[in-house]
Amino acid sequence: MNLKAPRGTRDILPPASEVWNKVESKIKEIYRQRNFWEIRTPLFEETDLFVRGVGGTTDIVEKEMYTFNDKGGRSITLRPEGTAPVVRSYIEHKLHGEPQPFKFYYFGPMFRYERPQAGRYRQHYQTGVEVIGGDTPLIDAEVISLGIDILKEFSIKGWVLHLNSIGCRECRPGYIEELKSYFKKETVCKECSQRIDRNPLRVLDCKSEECADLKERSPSIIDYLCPDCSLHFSQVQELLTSREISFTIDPTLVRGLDYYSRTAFEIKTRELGAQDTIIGGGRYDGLAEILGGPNAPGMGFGMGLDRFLLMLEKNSFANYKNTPLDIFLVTIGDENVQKESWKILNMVRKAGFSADMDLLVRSPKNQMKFANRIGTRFTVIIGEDELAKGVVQLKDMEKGTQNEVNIEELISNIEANYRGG
RNA sequence: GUGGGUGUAGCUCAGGUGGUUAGAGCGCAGGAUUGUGGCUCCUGAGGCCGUGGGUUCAAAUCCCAUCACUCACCCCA
Repeated sequence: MNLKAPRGTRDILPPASEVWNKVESKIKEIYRQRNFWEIRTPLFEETDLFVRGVGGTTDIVEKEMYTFNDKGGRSITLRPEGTAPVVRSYIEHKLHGEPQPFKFYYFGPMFRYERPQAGRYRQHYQTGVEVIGGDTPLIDAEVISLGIDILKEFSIKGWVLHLNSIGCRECRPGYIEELKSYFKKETVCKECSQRIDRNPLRVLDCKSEECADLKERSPSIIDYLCPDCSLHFSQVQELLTSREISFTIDPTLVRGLDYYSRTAFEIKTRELGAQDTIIGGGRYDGLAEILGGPNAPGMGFGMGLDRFLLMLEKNSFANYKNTPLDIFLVTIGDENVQKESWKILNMVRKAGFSADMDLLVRSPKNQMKFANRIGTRFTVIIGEDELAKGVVQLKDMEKGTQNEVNIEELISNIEANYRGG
């Protein structure tokens, strides 16, 4: 076979897909309990949405987008992230006319053309939230604590919350000027020397040793925040502290997307190798206007489900076993037996049990073997002799015991067996 | 986009310095037990040895290229 899933994509097969389902529904419960509502946006958008919304000098836009022309000549891009589409939708449907703020959540795949590695895929799955239509510190704290609640809900340990404020339109330009002139006086690595003009905040993100020392002594954004941003930032911290959420202030945390303002945060873990950010997000007060909408400040996060699932494995939460089948019907006989068994199958399914029967007309021995292999609690053995008497054999696969029961009493017998343990 | 490691059966892996029909364990299918699972024994199916080219009388094995997987950088979820 030479057909394979494309590079950086993968299939999620049965026992694992069951874990995904459980994880997703548990997260949904947490969202709903906090009055967040689901939004589903298209998997692809007009390319311009991301160029304007995410920022033309970001890595995502410069080299990671799946962009193509459709048959009508439109430039289309598979969504690389979730925030810009949600804000686009908010503007398009004039949701600022609804009671504010609007609290969204979403689940779904994102697409980025990158070299795959541990915890990084070209199609990866994210869940996230966006609170649009408010800029209070309460909203920031609500969003950040929600992310932490999810980790706690799944008993995940070993994470650290990194927190920063990158200012606003008023105070950031001044800081960026300071930063530029500081770095221009020093020797930086060759990548950073290009970054200084194009996207100076990114120099703070540099991990090379040449720049490490410079970063230590570089001017900190926190010292340049305007009074409003400074107050906002300290209020967010107070709210988090009041919920006993610990964090580290990280002035080098700038995040890759242009639309962020004020609060930026990431939740990292030590257990995932190099790709250690499991939740990342922040505030984006100017984004709606950049996209041609009203002034609608927002705050949100994205969480990498692939990485989250990897963490669950490390924390041995994910139990990769198939849930056992309640009932498997073993048929012994001709078409008539199969037809009657088919009816009994429907009966036990309607009673609420998970049930299946032999579909290959195998020997009784091999049917039993199959039932045992897939994990079955009870088998119901149906042969011509039994049908003639209106009974079936009910076998408990754990205890190995077997009883003859009337077909009419089969359901109540199984129920009694479950109750009796 | 850059660098390292790895590609043999469904899975995990053997196959010294090239040498006939490429092996094992597990799994899968069937049987021993003509209507009963787990243990045991027997049998069977399943491989373009990632792909393409080269060296050679001869390549899973040596060389080159390419693709994929993997780890890391960049960056992010």
